[in-house]
Amino acid sequence: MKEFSKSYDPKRVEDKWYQFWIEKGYFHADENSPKTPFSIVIPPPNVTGSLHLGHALNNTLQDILIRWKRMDGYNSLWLPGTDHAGIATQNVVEKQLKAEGTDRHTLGRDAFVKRVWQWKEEYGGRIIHQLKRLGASCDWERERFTMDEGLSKAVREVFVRLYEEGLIYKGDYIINWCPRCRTALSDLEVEHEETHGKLYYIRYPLKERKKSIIVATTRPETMLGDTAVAVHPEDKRYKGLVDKNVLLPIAERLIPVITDSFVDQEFGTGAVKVTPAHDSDDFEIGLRHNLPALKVMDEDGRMNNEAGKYKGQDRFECRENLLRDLRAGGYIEKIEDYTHSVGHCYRCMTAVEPYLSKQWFVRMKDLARPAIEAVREGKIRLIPKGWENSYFDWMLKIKDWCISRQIWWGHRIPAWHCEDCGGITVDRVAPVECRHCKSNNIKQEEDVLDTWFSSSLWPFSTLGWPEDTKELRTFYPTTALVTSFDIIFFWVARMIMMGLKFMGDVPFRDAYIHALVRDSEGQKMSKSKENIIDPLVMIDKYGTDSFRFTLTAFASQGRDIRFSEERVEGYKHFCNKIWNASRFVFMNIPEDFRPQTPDSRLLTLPNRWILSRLNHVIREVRKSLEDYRFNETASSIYQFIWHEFCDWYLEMAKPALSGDGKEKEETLNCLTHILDISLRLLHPFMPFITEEIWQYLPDRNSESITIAEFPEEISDYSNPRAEEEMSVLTAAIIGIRNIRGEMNISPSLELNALIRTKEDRTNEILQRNLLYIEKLARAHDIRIGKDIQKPRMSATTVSEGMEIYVPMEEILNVDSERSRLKKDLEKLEKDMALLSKKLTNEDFLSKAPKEVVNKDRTKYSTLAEKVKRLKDSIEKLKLMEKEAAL
RNA sequence: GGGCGGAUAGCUCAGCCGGGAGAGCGCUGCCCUUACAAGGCAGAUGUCACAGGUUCGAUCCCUGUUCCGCCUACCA
Repeated sequence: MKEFSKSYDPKRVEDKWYQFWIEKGYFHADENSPKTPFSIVIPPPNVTGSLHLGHALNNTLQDILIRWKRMDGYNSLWLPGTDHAGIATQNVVEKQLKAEGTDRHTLGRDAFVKRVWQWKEEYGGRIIHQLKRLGASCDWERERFTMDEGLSKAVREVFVRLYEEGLIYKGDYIINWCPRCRTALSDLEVEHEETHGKLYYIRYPLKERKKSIIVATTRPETMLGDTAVAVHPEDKRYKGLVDKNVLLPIAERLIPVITDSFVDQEFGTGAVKVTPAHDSDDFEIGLRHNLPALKVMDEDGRMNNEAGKYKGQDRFECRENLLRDLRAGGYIEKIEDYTHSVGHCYRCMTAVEPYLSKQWFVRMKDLARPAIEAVREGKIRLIPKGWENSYFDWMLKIKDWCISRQIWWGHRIPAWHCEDCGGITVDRVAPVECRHCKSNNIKQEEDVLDTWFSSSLWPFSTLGWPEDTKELRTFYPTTALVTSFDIIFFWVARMIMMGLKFMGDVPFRDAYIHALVRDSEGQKMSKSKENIIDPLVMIDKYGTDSFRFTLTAFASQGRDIRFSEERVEGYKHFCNKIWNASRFVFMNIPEDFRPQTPDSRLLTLPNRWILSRLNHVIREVRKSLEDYRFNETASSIYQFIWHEFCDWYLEMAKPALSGDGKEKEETLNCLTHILDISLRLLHPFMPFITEEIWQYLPDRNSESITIAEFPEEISDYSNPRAEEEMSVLTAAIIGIRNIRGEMNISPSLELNALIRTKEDRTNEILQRNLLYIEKLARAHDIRIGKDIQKPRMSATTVSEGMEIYVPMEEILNVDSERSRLKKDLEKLEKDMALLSKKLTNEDFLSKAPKEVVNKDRTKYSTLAEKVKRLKDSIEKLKLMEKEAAL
């Protein structure tokens, strides 16, 4: 046997094998392969990002699928890459510049973009390295970046086509504006948060009379841009005021009172100030009534010229000053506490300002329709299915998508404005003249596209689109997408729309949506909360395999994950268990051993049993993987390896191994075979330890477990009879152990035991497997038979079909034996009472399915028999006590 | 405002089609039994949030309530 350390040390094996796999090119998918393709595109992490638990879960699950399918004979492609993450990346570099005492405007656009590229080359690959430590078997030769030339070409192509079809337009609308990032945001990029604010009631006096109208607002500073006050047309309170002018306080401007049925009479005073340039509802009202839109803020959230004396003040600073002035002028009617939700920029958490500006939009309705259909018709499955509802909800109410961003890092919009005629020319390559007036005086649009615009093309842009490539034809549509629910709308929905539009087919068949990883308190992890658990720390501490297995075991459908480090430690123990079980196997394999696949016929009971269980676990693993029930797979394998293979089988294999001849050879074959198959089953979950151990196996038929075959069921191995016999055998062993345990008898003390059987078959099974009982229960001189009599001074266990006596002579503590038996008896009698109630119920007997009734009847009679024998035992104890007293 | 999900052992969570309430960790007792003390064997622990309903039978299906979390919305 080769060197095999006493415990598993991940550090010594992980890098070595990852290196080996890369060198051998196992992760590379061949677009010309005749094998059935199985493809996944990675949700591209932000190039600024570093691996967090969410990534770790996401990529572990993808790796499981990919490794499984690769082993299962598919042409398995996992396409990796990163996302340029416009705002986030720009922010990072801007922060650097600030530290250097400069900014992007000083640098200029070209120099700035160059600088970001530099940053990307230097630091951008971090997360990729981290994915490798996770064991991710991505096809690194195909790594993509959303700003690659090829992907940029796809972006331009899509933009031009959508524009030409009228699905992209430019116009003045209210958008979400982040005054810190100084850019527009889409609706999705705004995070709403409940905020305790105030509702200010402000009096707007009428010009002519002494009356006034009171409006309520949460953002008083916007009143400087009011161009009307609106009331509901049927609101009797304001009948006389409609069409009159009111004097806007402070600004000293006259604005009209108008009617619009949008106004809710119940809210506030039923009168609304209308600020078309700073509120989306007001903007709509403004359009309906032809109101001017007056912007009172600049792009950085400071008040502009229109704000008069507040010019240059920050919007919140202005709010305070304005309120003071209003109060001084007697314009404040009242101020109420008010809780409402305020939008924040999802990148910098600054309060977003609804802001009128000229932006580019994608018309969504027509794109959404087929995307809804695709899911409805089952061309795409969202798993778990529950997500389909929110998908439909959002898609049915979809609004146009604001895609222009006022930043520099990103795909610059391929549109050129004519300085002469004002026309727009949109093209794939830079035009030399205006399409409308032929002027050469044209300038490219300054804005770049929303990062999610390029991400939405990811499943086909990464495969070479718009070229008609072999890769596209082979791997599109991709088979599965694995992602987290928080980007269903951002990304999943948009990929579906774009895929259908430009490829004429869905981008993926299955979208598996997994949960969010939280900390052990259920809090979302965030830097500010300082509750971040770093995956790399976990990996260093416990090894990649235990970490991956933990995530997998947690990945049940439908609930958020509360990560706990103790669990990782538990699975580290599991790794060690696997390691030592393997160590045991290798200790027993002779140097020149050539394993044979075990024959299902000639074997000992433990051998037949473990093969049957093996077959069972293979079935479970395959089934649960097909269904994306990763946690179930994890628990099946865990259960099999630890509790069936290690706890029972290895112990039972020991007698055969210490012997010689046929049984030993069979057992060696079984051991090797089970280990081999278990490792292969486990490999997608624990790639490193399985490879390390697998390489010790004699006679492997592949140079790496990565490309070994994934186990398939062997129905020959299924053996219900062996399983049943085994359950009789284990019942006897457990019975004896139970006495030992409950009577606190040291394991080093060998017991003597008698087993009284009820039936010949039980008798025969136990006789035939006597050796195992002796060995596993640490007992000797065991006598088995139908007419065994209970010895005096013995402890008893009653189990199904047998009674077990352990003679204890003077060491028997009668009191504790009696309380033991009584405790068992109580439990059984309770169960029996419940069953009896059921079985005397006419309705149950007539209406419940026959199988259920029969099952309960059998159960009842078994219980009744056990109860009877327990009572006998207790009687005998009493008798014994009496005798002793005499 | 609308919608979704959760509430099961001390902790973290499984429990797919209604018929035995489970795992891991922790806890208690006995043990270094020649693969593993990162281990073995044995053991204790539950009004399956609450109240109704459907059913022969409900942790599971229906209705309502409470608490927690999330998503979504034109709550001035």
